[in-house]
Parts: sequence; C-alpha cells; structure tokens
Amino acid sequence: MPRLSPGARRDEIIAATLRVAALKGLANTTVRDVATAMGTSSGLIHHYFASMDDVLAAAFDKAAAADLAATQAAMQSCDGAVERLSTFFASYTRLDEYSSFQMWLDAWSEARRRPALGSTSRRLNIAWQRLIATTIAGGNDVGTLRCSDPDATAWRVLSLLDGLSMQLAAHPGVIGRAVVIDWAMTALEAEVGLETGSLKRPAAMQPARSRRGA
Amino acid sequence: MPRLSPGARRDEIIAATLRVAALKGLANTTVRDVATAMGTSSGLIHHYFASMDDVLAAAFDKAAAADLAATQAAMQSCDGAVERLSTFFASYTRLDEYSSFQMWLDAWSEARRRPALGSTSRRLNIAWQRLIATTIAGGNDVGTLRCSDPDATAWRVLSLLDGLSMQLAAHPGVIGRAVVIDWAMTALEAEVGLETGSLKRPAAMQPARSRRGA
DNA sequence: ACCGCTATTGGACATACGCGCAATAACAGT
DNA sequence: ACTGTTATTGCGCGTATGTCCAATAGCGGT
Repeated sequence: MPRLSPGARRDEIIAATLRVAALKGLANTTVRDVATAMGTSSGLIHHYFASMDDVLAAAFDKAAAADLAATQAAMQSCDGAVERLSTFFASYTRLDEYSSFQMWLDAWSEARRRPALGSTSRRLNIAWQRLIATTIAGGNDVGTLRCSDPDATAWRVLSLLDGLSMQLAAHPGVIGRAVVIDWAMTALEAEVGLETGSLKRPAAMQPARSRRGA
Repeated sequence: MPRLSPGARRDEIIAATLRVAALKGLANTTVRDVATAMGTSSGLIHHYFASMDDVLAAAFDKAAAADLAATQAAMQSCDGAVERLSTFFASYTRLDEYSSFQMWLDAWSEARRRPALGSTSRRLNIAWQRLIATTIAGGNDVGTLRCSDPDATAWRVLSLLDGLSMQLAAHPGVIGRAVVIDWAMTALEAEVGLETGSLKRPAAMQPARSRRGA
C-alpha cells in the first residue's frame, strides 16, 4: 500500500517471492501468491519484472548468491586450503532448511522451461564449482594438497553432494542426513591426497553423542 | 475412438503420457495433452486413473522400470562382478535421450507435491541402488572386489552419476558428455579396490576417434 | 498550492487446469 | 435380435494462470 522507491519495492518483491517459494517451491510460486504475501496488487509485480520467469530468477539469484557469499566469506577468513575446505562443508546450508535444496531442485527441473531461471542456476552452479576449484588449486600451489585436476575434482564433489542431497530432499529417510556431508568430505580427501578424517567434520554430525549431553 | 479392453487402454494412456512427457516434461504434462496425443476425450483418462498424479506415476514407473529391467538383464548375462559393473555403465541410458533424465529430474522435483509420483521415484531409486549394491557384494564374496560397505558405495556412485547428469541436463555445455560416465566409473573403481581403467569404458566415450573411422 | 511523474490499483482477458457427470455408443452373452 | 454392461464422449464447473491496461493516488519539484 505505501508508495516505495523502485529499488525498495523490487527488493520487497524478491523477499516475498522467497517467502512463498519456501512453502510452495519455486516452480509453484505464482504472481498472485507474491502479491498476496506482499499485501499489494498483482499488477505491481509486472511493473517491475517483465515476466514471472524474471521474478523467480531474481529471487533464486538473491537466495543462492547470499548463500554463496556467506560461504565464500567464511572460507576466506580461514588460513590454509584444508581449513577452508572444512569450512566449506561446515557452512553448506542447503541441507539445513528443507526448502533450500528444494529450491535448487526446482531450479534445475525448470531450467529448460524458464530461460532466465535456467541461466541463473547455471551461473551460480558454476560459481560454486569455481569456489571449490580455486581453493584446491591454492592448496596445490603451497603444497598442502595434491590434486591433479582441481576443476574436475570440484565438479565431482559438488555433484556427489547434490546427488546425495537430492535423495535427502526427494525421498526423506532413504539415506541418513549425517552421512551426506561425511561421504562428500571423504571423497574430497581422497581426491586431494589427504588422509581420511583430515578435514574437520562439523559438530552437528555426531547428533546422538554431542546433543543430549548424557 | 475404437473401444479397447481396460488393460489395453490403460497401457495406451501410459504410452501417450510418456510420448507427451518426452516433449514437455512430466511436470507439465496435462490430462488434455494425454487425451489429445491418444486421439480420445479427456474424460477417458479419469475413467482409468483416479488422479493425474496416478497417471504420471504409472507412466514414470513404466519407463524407469523398463530401463532398470533392461540394465538388470544385460548385467546378469555377464560373468563376474567386474564385467557386470562395466555393463551397468554401458547400458546407463539416462544420458542418451535428453528427455530420459529430465523425467527423473521432474520426478524428484515433484516428489513432494505428487505423492504417487514421489513414492514411485523413491521405490525405483532404491531398486537401482540395490542392483549396484548386490553386484558389488557378489564381487566381495568371490574375492574379485574389496568393498567395505557395498550399500554406501552404491549410493555414492549413483548419486555422483545423478549429480553429474543433472548438470548435463539442466545446464548443457557446462561439463562434457563424455566425462560423466568416465568419472563415475573411476570413482567406483577406487571404492571397490580396482585399478583405474579396470572397468571397460563404453565405446561411445571416445567419440572423435572411434566414430569417423579414419 | 499547484502540477507532473510514476508507483499502485483492481480487474479484464484469454487460456489452462484437474475433475466429474449425464448421455451415448459399442461390445458380450443369451 | 435383444439386452445389460461399460468404454467413451463432450462438455461443464470451479479455479487458477501470466499478462496487460486504463484509472487512481501519492510523492517531489517549482
């Protein structure tokens, strides 16, 4: 209802879209859903975005880019490639909230049908891969790691992580929540010449022992 | 238009659904699409299926189960676990037609929103995993392979394959078509105590060299 | 205090969706 | 040939979708 500046309104549309997408999934988020969540009319959305595809792409971009930036910042505050890779897994948040990975799943599935969303998920997927690849390459340079093809290793680790997360999201209960990150870390260790267990497992991974205290 | 037996009509509905889904994706296949593809009225579909969710689940079941059965048959006609695992990758058809993997992608993405489709994809995913796991366990028994946890290894290899295939399907051109199976085979070799290259790479994987004949 | 710009409204438009249902037509058994 | 069963029709219902647009309302500059 209140008149906002274009920038502020755009941000609010994106925020409302993410709020709806967390409940219904990106693929099923409609113009009217967003308008209702924002408390405004539906015509307003098309005053800022040419198509719904653009709205979804912008929303997904914001959420995923924020995740990426947070992870990137956390990693760069660490010294050494081993520490940084450990931090990568520790702040891998796609698994935390259920909706987070479902959003990626929807983006991949819709990539073909919604061009803007597709190019956004492509760009962000590559960005995640490069983040890991350059970290490994850095470890190669100082001799901490020994990886013959950081680029390929990054794709493999990310894809393993994605494939396992997909089972977790689509078929809950089929595999355990805890094993996903553990398996991905073990695979990475083998690829970069580290002994199994060299990367520090996140604390949340020993749920029964570390939680209840007894 | 011609009057068919319930069984035959049911099969035709499923076949028509798969024909449409190959073009539009499972998620976007509608009752009217199927009816048009079959050349009948839309009401007929609901005479055989209680809901569209059931139609999609039945169609996906047929396609994926056929893939699984074909792979399973090809594997069991081989002697020894190493041969069988090589055959598994050779007949991994999800990558061949573009639509095949997009169907899995849609199924995973819609698993939450369409219960019947979700439980079908869950069941088939587990069946694929068990196929690999039991093959590895067989190799363990006769000493051909040395794998400490065939169940976990099967999940990891399948998930790696799925994650890489997803990039291929959603973001064409980001990774090469040829590396997907090669990387998955290499990962499996490492997990079951085989030297890299022990599993026979499919012929289609050296496209430039083996195709043109020169 | 006025005015121009534009953010915002509210709804129309055409199309699409899953589902249900009375009417019809074709086949099987006698 | 007649009849009962049921596969099939064709359309309607309610709802939903993305997109567009004239009208309105609120703000900034003079």
